[in-house]
Amino acid sequence: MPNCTMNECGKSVVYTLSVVGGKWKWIILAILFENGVQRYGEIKKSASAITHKMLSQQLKELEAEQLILREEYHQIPPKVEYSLTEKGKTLIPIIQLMADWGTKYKPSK
Amino acid sequence: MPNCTMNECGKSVVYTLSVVGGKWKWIILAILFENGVQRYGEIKKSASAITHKMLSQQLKELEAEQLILREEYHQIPPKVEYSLTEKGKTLIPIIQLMADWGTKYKPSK
DNA sequence: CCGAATCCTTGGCGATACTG
DNA sequence: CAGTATCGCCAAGGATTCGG
Repeated sequence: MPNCTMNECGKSVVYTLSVVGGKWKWIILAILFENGVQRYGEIKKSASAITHKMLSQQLKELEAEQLILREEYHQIPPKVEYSLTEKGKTLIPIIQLMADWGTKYKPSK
Repeated sequence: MPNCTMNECGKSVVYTLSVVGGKWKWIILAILFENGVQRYGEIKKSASAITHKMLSQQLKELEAEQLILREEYHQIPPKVEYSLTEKGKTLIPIIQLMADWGTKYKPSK
């Protein structure tokens, strides 16, 4: 446990969670990681439990944090594609560990 | 969370986040990881932003998930110690990555 | 097809007080 | 010192609509 001196570790975790807060952001990032470039509707379909409002909101926040890239095609009908930025890709190891942990401990039905 | 038409990786992330939901749980786990066995008051002090009610609640949930161990000493005044269980320790790699990420991207004061 | 704005409900969470 | 219970607020988030 290097560089984890008294509370520094905890504070860094606090910071990370303040940037990627709540579970929706992790899930959205996982979807983009798995499927690459995705349109709004594709993400929505992958995470059907999320509401329209929540998804737009979370995407906007992730974009503001420079974790995802938003590319808008000015056309009718509109088309917007999202993808991970380089910074967003640095979160992949965490997402993978989360996925591994979930796979291991998820009750098999 | 129900009927997510998602691929396996995404589902596993969803499961993980359903077990360790919200930021408080990660922070509590980080504190126990850093400092080892901790009394209630010590945790409270490390995460001063958390309220009394929240802390008890989160601790109870973490205990129910078998991620932390609660040891009560029946004495006056009461003394209760918390520590990571073996299952809880399996989350350490994730916490460490979160700490590393936070350290790297946290704006320098 | 995508996103913003509005309205409205709900429960998360804080504050406080009380018990063992 | 540790935990539980109660009350009440406010904001998170759901449903819907409109506009580009």
